Amino acid sequence: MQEKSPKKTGERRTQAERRAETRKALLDAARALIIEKGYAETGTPEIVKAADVTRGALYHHFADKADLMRALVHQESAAIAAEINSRTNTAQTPLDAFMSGASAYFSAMSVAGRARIMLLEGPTVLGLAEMAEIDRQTGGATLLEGLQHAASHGALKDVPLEPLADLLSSAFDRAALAIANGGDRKAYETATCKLLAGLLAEG
Amino acid sequence: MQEKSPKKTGERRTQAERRAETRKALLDAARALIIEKGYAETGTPEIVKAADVTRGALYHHFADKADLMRALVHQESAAIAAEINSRTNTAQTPLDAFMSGASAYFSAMSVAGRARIMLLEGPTVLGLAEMAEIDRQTGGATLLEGLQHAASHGALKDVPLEPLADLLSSAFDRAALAIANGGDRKAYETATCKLLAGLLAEG
DNA sequence: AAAAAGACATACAGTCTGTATGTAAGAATC
DNA sequence: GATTCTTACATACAGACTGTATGTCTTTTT
Repeated sequence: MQEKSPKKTGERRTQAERRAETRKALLDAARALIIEKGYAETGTPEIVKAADVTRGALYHHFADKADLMRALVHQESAAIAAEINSRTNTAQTPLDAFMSGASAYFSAMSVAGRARIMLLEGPTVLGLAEMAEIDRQTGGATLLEGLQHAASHGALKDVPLEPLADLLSSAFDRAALAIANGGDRKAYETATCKLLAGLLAEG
Repeated sequence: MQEKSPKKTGERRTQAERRAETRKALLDAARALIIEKGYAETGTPEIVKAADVTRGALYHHFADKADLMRALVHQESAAIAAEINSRTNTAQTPLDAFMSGASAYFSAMSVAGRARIMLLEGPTVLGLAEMAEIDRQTGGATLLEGLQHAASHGALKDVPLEPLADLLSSAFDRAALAIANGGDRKAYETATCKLLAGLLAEG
């Protein structure tokens, strides 16, 4: 009746299965712990213990601790994009289109510790540049496209769109973070709407 | 011809002097290193070596590494506030007032690695809540006051001002960070202006 | 069935943080 | 103006963590 601490579940698994399972276990454990205590305060010994594997497995699957975080951010970003895209956006006015997108974003960002991962820990560990790149790969520059579309219809004359998209993106992130942290969603949506309405109003 | 590594400068100093000097040496060294490599990548051994003191001194002056960062952020925040306040803001229209404030903020944030300290490393180490608190203590809620003033003159009906100020603050920070990182200042100022103009336009 | 490859587990070296303890230099007290 | 006290450090140490190197066992290939 001896026991080996790590894994003894269903024998006879294919390599792909083993791989996928431990990878998922690591990502799940890391996600929960990082959401709870933050990246820096979560050690790899703690992660592998929660995942019921050893640090060897972790360093077999990921180059280092930051690389695990990278995988986590990718996973989360994809989930967010999927969630937003699933919402059929029957766009009416440009403002409505923006607001429906913003609302979807706020909803997606309200999941568990998603805001912490994507808006706090992620940028810290990976840097703003890489986060932006991941965003570009996964979700896309929907916001910028929206602005370009609006601009092509006359509005936003002589306003540099990339910087504007940057500012709006930051504002959305802030709102999402506030809402996820218990802020008044209605109030932040109203403020967001006001911000956008002002932009899209006159020529 | 023997030498003692740490300090052998001007003997006969008062305690207050010693204290102030080592404190400043530590803050200066930490500032330079954190700006260059980031908080997490800068170890206390490296900091004290650059400051030409020992780790004992560091832990005598600061509770821990984060507390050193806290002091650094306080110092930087005060410097920023001083710089902004020194600019006599002869406010004309509300929009002009906001824009002159924004411009002053962008300028202040363009100093050396200030943006990194205040907008990236600071929030990471101390958290958004404490950063906001420090901001409140040092600079103040100028933005919110501006909005309240504008609201009292008719504009911004039925818009929750705290959330709006939050969003704008985030956008300003993003702009400041972009500018500090070599972004096109004119473009970001134009975008900022457009954002504000839309808000303050109609009732 | 044997060999190769993949997926881990174990052991180790280096570094860092925070604390505990020791010492020397101003400041206070008499 | 000598002693006592306090401040400002320096040194030594314990615990923890990261990344790597090496060993082992299970699939997969041949």
